[in-house]
Amino acid sequence: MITVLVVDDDFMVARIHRGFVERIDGFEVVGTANSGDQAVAALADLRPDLVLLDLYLPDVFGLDLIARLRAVRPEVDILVITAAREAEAVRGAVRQGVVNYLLKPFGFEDLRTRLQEYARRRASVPEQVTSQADVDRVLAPARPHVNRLPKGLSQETADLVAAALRTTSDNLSAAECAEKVGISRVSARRYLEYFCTRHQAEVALRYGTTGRPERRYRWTT
Amino acid sequence: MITVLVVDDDFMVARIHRGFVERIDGFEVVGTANSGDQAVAALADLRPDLVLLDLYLPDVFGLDLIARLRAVRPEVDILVITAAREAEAVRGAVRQGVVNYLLKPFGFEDLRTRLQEYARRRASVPEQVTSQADVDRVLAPARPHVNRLPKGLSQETADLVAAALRTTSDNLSAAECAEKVGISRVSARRYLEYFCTRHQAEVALRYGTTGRPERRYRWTT
DNA sequence: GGTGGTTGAGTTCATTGTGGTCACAGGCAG
DNA sequence: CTGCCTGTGACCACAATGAACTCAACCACC
Repeated sequence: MITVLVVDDDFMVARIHRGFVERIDGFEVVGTANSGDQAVAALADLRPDLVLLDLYLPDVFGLDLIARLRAVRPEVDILVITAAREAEAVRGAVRQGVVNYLLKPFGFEDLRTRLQEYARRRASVPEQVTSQADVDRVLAPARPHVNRLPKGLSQETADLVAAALRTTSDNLSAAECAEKVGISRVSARRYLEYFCTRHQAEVALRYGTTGRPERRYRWTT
Repeated sequence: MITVLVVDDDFMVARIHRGFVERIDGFEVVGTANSGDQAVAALADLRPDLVLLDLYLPDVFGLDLIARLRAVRPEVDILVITAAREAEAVRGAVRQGVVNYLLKPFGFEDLRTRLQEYARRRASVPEQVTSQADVDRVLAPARPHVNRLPKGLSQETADLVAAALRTTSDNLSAAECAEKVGISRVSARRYLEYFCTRHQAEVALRYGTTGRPERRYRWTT
């Protein structure tokens, strides 16, 4: 369970955000704050994993608050939720390593996809990185527009391929997956590789056979 | 022109990094530092845009230095260059918004692609964001596939061989590595020799056995 | 000490079955 | 009809393999 602190100067908005977060599996709101000082105090007291931070607070600008929050609890993650559209605000937030920057106003689905993406990324950090590729996986942010598939891919086919992978405890080759779903090998491979870039699936090569090694896909988690 | 400060406790390594950066168009090294205190002073004095930061410094751990650097100059960007492979180091660096995390040892091309990607991202921030899509572009830029391997080698197998070599404190022969990874001796040797050309691995001949001398590989550093 | 045989690893290469690409077909919307 | 998307068959490229070959050190015998 990922614990969350909601920070927003507007009491009603904080309540709405709290309601949103509590509807998402795996997240739990442990408190709310309406000012920078309250946020620092709540952080020390409640020790949340994640802070939903509005930038416009009565006593301090949100970006300047981040350093204070980190001083109290270095391992906290920050997700900025604000109406601030200045480039300097976005750059400053990114520079301080916020996990996301969500513009107000937004809908429940916007927040949900971003929190779920954060949860997945958080869980997928290996205990020990061995190669630069591992590091890049942690650095590389997953594509935004979680629902939005790249050109050439359809949601319906993606669901079918995902379902086929999930229902297989063993792993699948592109050809096997194609036969199981009922599509061509080319299409199956395209979707499987897409899932790999999203880290929803992982691939391992099977050696030993003569000929080129076989890519075998497995659904993660 | 992007101004750079190079920070590494090893004087020679700092010099090598300086040479690398100066060979890249659009970048200019304005100074080097060999400790945390020197880095803070140089940052205040030289006001660079970017710091190449080693994490292992004599007076302070690099991640703890970042906050001090930001206190002096909030708009500075950090690119971590280190041999630190602990997950906590990578996560801590990402949490503080480093622009990249490059594992030692690395080649000139590795640094060049990453710096150029940084320069491109830096230049492409719009003055004013209007939609969430603009924000997402800043947060999640498309990460180009770097580290192009020569023909006949695959990234997945290269990772496996590198991992096998690194997890062996002792050194390995081609045959031993092949068995450990699960590939043929011929393939193992091909990857091992590739790592040697990249200076990511080094080879020593072992005599004394009957037959032709054996090439034993060891991961550098 | 020279010399040829033995040994085991380095090296080359044709083979192989999958990976990846390309241009096109069918469908849907404007 | 035109343009755009999505899936497909066909074709070539490609990575790994094992067998055959070469090579460098060792060893025994003369």
